[in-house]
Amino acid sequence: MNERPKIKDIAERLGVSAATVSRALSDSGLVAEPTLSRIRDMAREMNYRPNVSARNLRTQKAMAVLMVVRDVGNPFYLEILKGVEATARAAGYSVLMGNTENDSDREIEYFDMLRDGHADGMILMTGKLPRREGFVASVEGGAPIVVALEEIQDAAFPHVMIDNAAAARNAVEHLIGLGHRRIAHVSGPVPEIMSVDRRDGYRAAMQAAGLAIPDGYEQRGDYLLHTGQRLCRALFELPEPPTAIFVANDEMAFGVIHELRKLGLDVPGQVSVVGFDDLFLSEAFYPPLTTVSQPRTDIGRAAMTMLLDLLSGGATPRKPVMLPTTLKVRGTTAPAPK
Amino acid sequence: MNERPKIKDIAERLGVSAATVSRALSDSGLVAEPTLSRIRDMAREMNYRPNVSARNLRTQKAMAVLMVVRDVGNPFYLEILKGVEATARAAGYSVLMGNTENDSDREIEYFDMLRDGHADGMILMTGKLPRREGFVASVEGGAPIVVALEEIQDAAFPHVMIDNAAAARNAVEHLIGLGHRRIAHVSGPVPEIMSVDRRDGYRAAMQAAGLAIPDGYEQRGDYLLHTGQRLCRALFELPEPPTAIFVANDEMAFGVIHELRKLGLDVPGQVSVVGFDDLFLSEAFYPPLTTVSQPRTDIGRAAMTMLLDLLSGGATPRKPVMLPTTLKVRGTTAPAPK
DNA sequence: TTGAAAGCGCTAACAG
DNA sequence: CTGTTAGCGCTTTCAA
Repeated sequence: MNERPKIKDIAERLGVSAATVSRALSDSGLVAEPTLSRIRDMAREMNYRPNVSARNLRTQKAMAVLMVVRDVGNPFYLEILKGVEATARAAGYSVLMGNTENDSDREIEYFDMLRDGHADGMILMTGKLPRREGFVASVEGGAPIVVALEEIQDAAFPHVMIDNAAAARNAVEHLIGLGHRRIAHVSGPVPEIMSVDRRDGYRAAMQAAGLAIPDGYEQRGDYLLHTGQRLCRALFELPEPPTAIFVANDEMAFGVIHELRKLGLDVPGQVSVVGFDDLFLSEAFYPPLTTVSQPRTDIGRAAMTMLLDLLSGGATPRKPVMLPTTLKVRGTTAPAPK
Repeated sequence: MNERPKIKDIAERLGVSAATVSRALSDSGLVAEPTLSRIRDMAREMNYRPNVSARNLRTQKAMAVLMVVRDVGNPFYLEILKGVEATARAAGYSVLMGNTENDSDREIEYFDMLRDGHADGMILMTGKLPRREGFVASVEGGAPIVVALEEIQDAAFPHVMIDNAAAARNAVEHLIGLGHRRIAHVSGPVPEIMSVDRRDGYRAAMQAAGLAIPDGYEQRGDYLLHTGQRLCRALFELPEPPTAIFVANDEMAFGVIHELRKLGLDVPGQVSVVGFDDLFLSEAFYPPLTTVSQPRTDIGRAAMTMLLDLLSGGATPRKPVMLPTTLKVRGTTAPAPK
């Protein structure tokens, strides 16, 4: 472990040149058979590992990509990571995880990692570019960046996402179909695009059904559990509380349901709830959560595939790639009470 | 973005040597004032970032550590990561995440990343060393590795962990204190040490209270949700089913409770359940889960602190560092039914 | 306090 | 097919 052998050590022991060893070890097909095997055997025997810094410096590549999210703590991203990772590994890339927590300094930091050679490309899932003068312009020229999940307006990056508005609308229509008329919405942090899209889907469904959205029926959240609790309370302090709530993500939906229970309201008997994300726990939750399911692994796979394309000089798709969602109808939605 | 300036570019523009620029940029205190500021300003203006490969090659360090876990998908690790990351960042290190999925090849792969210079040290949370001849021996000589959460026997690495046996025993004693006598256990993947420890805690509590453990009362699981469901069913096909279940982790406990509900059994009216981990959802779960809470962030912080110690040539603590746990009594435990 | 020069370990021309 | 040579961008002696 301590004596990391170098290419030169192998070369000397075998009486060949360092270049030959390098070639033998990289499957270049340029080394003849007696030597080839001897080198490989010796490398194995000496437990040789190429020094990545040296290699990266020489080749000007890191064979790594960066996946940047708002909050690693959100289990939602993990399935995406799996898709990204599987695809990356298959192409010889490793994946670094970046966590911004919405902190602008950290966002910049990860962009810097691209410039300093830590990674060759980036999958951005934060929904925004760091705020720094001339940043967008400086980056846009063709930096190997793919935006996933969220959308960055006015930026010419390839996007892979779902149709948030359509999925939200579909979820609300399900509620309407059950006879609900007083339907409230707990949103994400509007005006971020993803949150806006989901809210717009809610509005579109309501409007199409000729339903009014009373004051206070749209509560602005932040995707966190306890915020769901708080906003639920606010909703039930209204003069005319809703009989159904469309919540912008599952985590807040859990909070909403938790609070409903505290208020002595039965789900779905008195209040129906629909979430968004379909976390791995959503089905085991009680009652099992009705929610919008996203093809997470596919999103990861698609994003990484696009990034590999960019890295090998491929062209940028002009239009966002849209992946399909499914509404999983489970136990938190029921016909509206009379 | 495209023209990554190098130290030489700055040097030329300013008419100084590359060495001086390097020194100025590294706070070495070896550059005099007029030059110092000029260099720094110019670096900022040119948006300069040092190339990490070159620097790492030269300094023989990566300023990165590797945190290797069984399953990134488990939200449990994320809080630990936060502790690790905060401590690492403060010391100028970045954290890479490794995910083994119990795959021996991947385990080896991450050890290799240490040898090839990807990272300077490693926090291992997989509970085992890769199986390869002479591996333990080759690694032990003082590789900068800290083992957290789990324990690796016969390996002289620093350990930071909780007292699983004591925590488990405490949890079961809570059940016994509520009057339960027929207490079953859904374990982790015995014979892995952590699982064994928790099981032994269960056994110790039972024995100390003079309670028998009937055949079939110990079900071997794997920490996964659906396994909790399956094993719960098995438990209730026994001639004398339990009135309480101590489950080795929260995720399986969710599965157990989900299944109990399907079987028409009331929690905690007819059956009490205790979990282990205290996931962020455990409190919002219904009923709120009684469980053992681990100081996750502290574990991460402690592990990283130890690793930094090792990396700066510090000594290895001889004894495992044990962090305290708390039993959170919530809504899934109640007095035993008559 | 600054500059010149060497070299970290590797790969890629270019010759042979 | 193999060896020689140069150089990736940086830090660090050693001299001045």
